[in-house]
Amino acid sequence: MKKPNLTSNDIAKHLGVSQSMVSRAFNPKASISDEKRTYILEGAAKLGYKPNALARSLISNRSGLIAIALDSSANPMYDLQARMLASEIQAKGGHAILCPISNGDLDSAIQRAFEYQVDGLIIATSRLSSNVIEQCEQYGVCLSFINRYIDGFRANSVGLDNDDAGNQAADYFFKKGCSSFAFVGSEGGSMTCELRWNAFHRRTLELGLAEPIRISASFDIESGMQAAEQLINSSHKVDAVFCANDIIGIGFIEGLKMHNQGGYKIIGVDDIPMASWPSYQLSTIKPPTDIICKSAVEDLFGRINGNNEKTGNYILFKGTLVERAS
Amino acid sequence: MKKPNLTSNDIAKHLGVSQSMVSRAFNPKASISDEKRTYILEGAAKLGYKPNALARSLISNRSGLIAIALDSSANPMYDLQARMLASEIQAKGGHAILCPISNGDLDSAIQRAFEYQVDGLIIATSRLSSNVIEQCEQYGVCLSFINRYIDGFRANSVGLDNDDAGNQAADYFFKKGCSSFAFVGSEGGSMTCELRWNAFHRRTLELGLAEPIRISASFDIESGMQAAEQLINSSHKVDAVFCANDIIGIGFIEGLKMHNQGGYKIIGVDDIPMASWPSYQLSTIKPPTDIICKSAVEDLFGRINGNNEKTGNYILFKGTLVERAS
DNA sequence: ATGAAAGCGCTAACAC
DNA sequence: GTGTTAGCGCTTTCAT
Repeated sequence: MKKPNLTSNDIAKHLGVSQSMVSRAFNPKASISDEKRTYILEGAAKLGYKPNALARSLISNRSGLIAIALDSSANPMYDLQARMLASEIQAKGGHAILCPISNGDLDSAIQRAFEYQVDGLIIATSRLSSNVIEQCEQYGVCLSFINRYIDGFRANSVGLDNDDAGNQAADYFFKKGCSSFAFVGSEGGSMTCELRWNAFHRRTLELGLAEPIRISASFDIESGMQAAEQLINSSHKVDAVFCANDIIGIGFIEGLKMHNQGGYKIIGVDDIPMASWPSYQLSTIKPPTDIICKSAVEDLFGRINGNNEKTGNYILFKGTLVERAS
Repeated sequence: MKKPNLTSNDIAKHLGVSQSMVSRAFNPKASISDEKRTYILEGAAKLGYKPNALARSLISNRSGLIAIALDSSANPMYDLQARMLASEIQAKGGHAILCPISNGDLDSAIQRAFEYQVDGLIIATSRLSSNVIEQCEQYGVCLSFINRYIDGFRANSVGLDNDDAGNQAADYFFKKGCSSFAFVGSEGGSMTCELRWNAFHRRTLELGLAEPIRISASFDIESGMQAAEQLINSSHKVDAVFCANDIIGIGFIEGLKMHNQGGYKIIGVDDIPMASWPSYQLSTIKPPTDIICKSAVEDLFGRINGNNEKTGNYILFKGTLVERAS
């Protein structure tokens, strides 16, 4: 069971200093002589002392805890993001509390995270009631969105520049000599998807090409396959397909294979590991996920520490087109 | 910035009761009249009060925080596990702290998690220094392994029954009329892999078949592909291949495709979503991940709450063979 | 069943 | 630079 913790008081007694000195030794910006600091730090290490972050948080009103709300989706992209966010949070001296949104109680987990005095909440899911978001305001919990966009809240949004992604896709197809474009993605619902479509659509027209067609698909393999089937069976003579993400793109390729079709230029978004697998060789727009996560955490901690107060920002990063066989 | 928190004291004053009564109202097994409890609970909710879990943890010496150490591997299996573990922990009233093991400082993140008084640590990676594990003993942090096996520590290990998996693979191949088996997996290092090989090997001999050959491969697509190439170029007339996991299995299939080869029965382990993708149709041994995670968390909380003290156990669950085209 | 009081381990404001 | 003191918000005796 739980062993009795060694406290700063114990250390102080053992080393013949006051308890505050022990506290100061562990606080880099406290005024204490170097001599004493090393003496205490070494002594504490020898005795196996570790400061109690809970007690520190209680008094300092800063827990260093950040909750990450994420979908239980099968898209590896989200997990990668969550892991990267957690790493960045740790690098900043905090810790990430993982809040997967399970079907049942949508946000009770996050409600309880608030009881742990989380300093911030990063939302990487769309399935979150605005109730939670309102509580962020109420409790003063800083809020960030990753690749999500919800207006009207004191939050910033960090993610891929979807506008640019749509443009890049159209430009790439055009450069490759394609002239009849299609877009596959969810209809309504996803703001991300809508932005990609809008830019892709606009740029296609700017290039003097015909109106691109839009095929509806949710974010899974099967939907991508169905989209391919649908396109094959239609009368459209499309030669380039922009898929809202790699999962759909891979599904689309699977659909083509199944019907022994080909001849389309295909681009996805995300550059999940599977996109590079030999069977797919899916060209894709790769978001700078490391930069996005780092930037999101930086922004969040900036607000937590009161360095920047600004909210309502979209901090966007351009993706890079990874050209593969598709 | 951080708003001043509403405390139980504030609530007490507002409602004209003592602070202890507010505390009791929130503690299901405290002695308080139903009348008062509902009165306080409703009043608190109206005022927007939430108890401070940090303060509770400080006094009760139980944080409800569980750290999950996981690799930053590209295997979707690990992320799924992490998410499921987090959900189970939440279901038990706790919270999961995500500790991805980044390349640099192997366990400094976990060291710091100890400062947050985590009640337990679930290890889902092999890249963890035993230093951390020793600290678990020292600090009285309960320890669990998921699909990992390290002896000599006060910990339990929950996961797939690798023995049974090896047997199932050999039996399945035999049933399908195959007679010359190969195994692809990492050499040394992974205990998991070793157990699967051992059982597969033993059962193959028990079936009266020839010694299975063993091809070395690390846990990534490329290694799987190389293994296929190696087998193709060798003189072995293998007709069935047991891959240590799905990633290797998919790589193996990719390798075969690349050389226009076929005719092997192939089985993987994990049943990651990609195994069912049309291009692979990889038969696989599917671990009951939900049960494994639930059981791991249950066992861990059992020890944390002092209900069961037993350690050194292997809690194993049999996988089910998912038969696909491969 | 209820209230008063002690104290969990720490930080920070205050003296010196 | 260092020691003393007062809490952070809660749970838990201990009275009543």
